[in-house]
Amino acid sequence: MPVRNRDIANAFETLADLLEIGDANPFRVRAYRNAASTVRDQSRPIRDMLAAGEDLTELPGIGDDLAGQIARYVETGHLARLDAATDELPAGLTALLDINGIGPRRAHALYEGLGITSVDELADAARQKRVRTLSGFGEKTEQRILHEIERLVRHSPARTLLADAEEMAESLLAWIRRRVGVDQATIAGSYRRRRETVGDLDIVVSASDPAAVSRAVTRHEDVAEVISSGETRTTLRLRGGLQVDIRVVPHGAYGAAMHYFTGSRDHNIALRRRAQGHGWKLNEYGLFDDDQTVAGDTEESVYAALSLPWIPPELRENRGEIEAAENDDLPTLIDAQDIRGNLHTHTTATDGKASLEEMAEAARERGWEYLGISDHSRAVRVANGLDADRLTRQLDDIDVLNERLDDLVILKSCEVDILRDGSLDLPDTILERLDYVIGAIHSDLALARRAQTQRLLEAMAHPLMRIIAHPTGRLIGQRSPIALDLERVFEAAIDNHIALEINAQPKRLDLNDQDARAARDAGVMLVIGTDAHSPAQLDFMRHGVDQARRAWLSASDVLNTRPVGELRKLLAPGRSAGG
DNA sequence: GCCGTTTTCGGCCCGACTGTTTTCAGTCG
Ligand SMILES: Nc1nc2c(ncn2[C@H]2C[C@H](O)[C@@H](COP(=O)(O)OP(=O)(O)OP(=O)(O)O)O2)c(=O)[nH]1
Ligand SMILES: [Mg+2]
Ligand SMILES: [Mg+2]
Ligand SMILES: [Zn+2]
Repeated sequence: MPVRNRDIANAFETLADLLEIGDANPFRVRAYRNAASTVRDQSRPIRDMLAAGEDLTELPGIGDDLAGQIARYVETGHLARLDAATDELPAGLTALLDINGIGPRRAHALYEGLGITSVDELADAARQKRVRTLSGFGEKTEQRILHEIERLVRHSPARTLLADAEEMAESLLAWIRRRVGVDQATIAGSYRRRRETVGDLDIVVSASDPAAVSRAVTRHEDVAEVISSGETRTTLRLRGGLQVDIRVVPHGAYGAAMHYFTGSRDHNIALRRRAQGHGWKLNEYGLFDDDQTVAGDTEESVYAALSLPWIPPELRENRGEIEAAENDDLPTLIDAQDIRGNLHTHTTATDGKASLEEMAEAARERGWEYLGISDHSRAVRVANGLDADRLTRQLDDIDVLNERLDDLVILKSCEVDILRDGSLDLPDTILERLDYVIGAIHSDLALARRAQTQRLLEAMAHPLMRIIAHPTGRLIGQRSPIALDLERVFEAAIDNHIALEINAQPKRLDLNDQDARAARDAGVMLVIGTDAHSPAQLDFMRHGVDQARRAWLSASDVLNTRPVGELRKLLAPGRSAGG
């Protein structure tokens, strides 16, 4: 099995956990975690970089030692340091860290004192009241451990899709804003950064009496459990399991608190180090020169004092945004207002829930200039995919509809299946009648990388191909991406004038943020497609825009920001290099 | 283990909440 980036990252994470349980130097532990994060953030496979003879020490947080460890891991399939660590400590110990309230020191104590190496053994020991015999552990801690283990086995620590968290988040925010004494309130954390999933909700609040508000928020009707509640922070668990952190600060600290609570953690650390460089200190209360406040009422003030422009939350992942800001090199990010239409739409002709006319009306309501209709092709039988005859009839329907419409153009397309051999599911005679062809892979998802890449490249060589929908096929939390050599896919996209989709379905978001960023950097045109199966799903567009922003994209990087005339030119046949 | 317009050695972000503690360690954000 070839070593993937996520294998390397996971191995470093596990190693860091074991080292920490073994009481290693915390900064060394941190170094392994930083390296894991760097590797995970790469769109390109590390093994491709090594094969190309590239120097891994160019990557942040990777020095000579770790570069060597990675190279040997990729070569042998074993991370020697991890093997050594599991000789010292049972690997199962790291599972204890999933229990809220158990960190490396307690895991170590449980192992040394009671020989515990698994969650089950810990539950037994707690039920037998043996945990409280250890120094540092009392009755309450023992009870909490049992409670948290129960919770852990009930719902494993899965993350929530951003779109699924929105309703709860916004209603909770509105409720908090109505509390007496609340001045401002915002949802911060990964939610504000628009990550595709959120681990919890983080809400920052300003108030003249923070302690009173911190207590008051525990009285929301959906609170299942108050995990902790102090003078300035309260942590809740809602019915349904979602956790909420609420941080309340005085007015003057709102900007600094919002910055802190928006994160990411690594962005915070990077900015705090920058503050140190000025001889200052940055925390959630402000930016300080000894006891003098330098900034803090707004985020802008904090960045400005550090000689930086305000950085959009979507970029705050410590992926080069501070350096870009410093060089005045931040992109002007695409905005929902930039979108002029949707090019990936389904109707009742296949598995959509609304007719062609209804989808067109919904597009008009959204103020769009164009709507591209792209039902499935015949190979997708469960979706009642179109054959040439049925597609022909749909094209006639579109002609009739276009006659009637004066403020919206319906474009003719089809989401044509890319078959196992890379050929297309419908004959050229019908594809030639479309404004553009979308290609998508829906079957044989398990092909090996070489074959899968070859298949996609073959389809991309078709002169009519213009968009590849959901290129990796991943479903968040459910299905891994197909194995692809994205670098070659990007090259083919450029050579053949093909746009790669950021599919805006909340569980797809495919390409993801980092791959879309790499595509753009390579010179590829992106397109944000809702893949709407109903009028309401046209509003998924904003989820696609969120990820486009996380990918550092500007409007000019995205096909469906173009006016219809320009769009038609870009989609015109004969633009393929070969044809 | 990494890294350098303060450093190639000596730093590495900074603070809240809880429980067990008799002055603070551990965990988490
Ligand atoms: N300075 C600093 N800030 C932190 C640290 N941990 C968390 N934060 C800040 C930045 C985070 O975005 C914010 C909320 O913490 P969370 O644990 O909820 O993380 P976040 O929301 O980013 O991701 P999530 O989706 O919840 O896993 O608190 C830390 O160790 N240091
Ligand atoms: Mg969070
Ligand atoms: Mg949180
Ligand atoms: Zn589709």
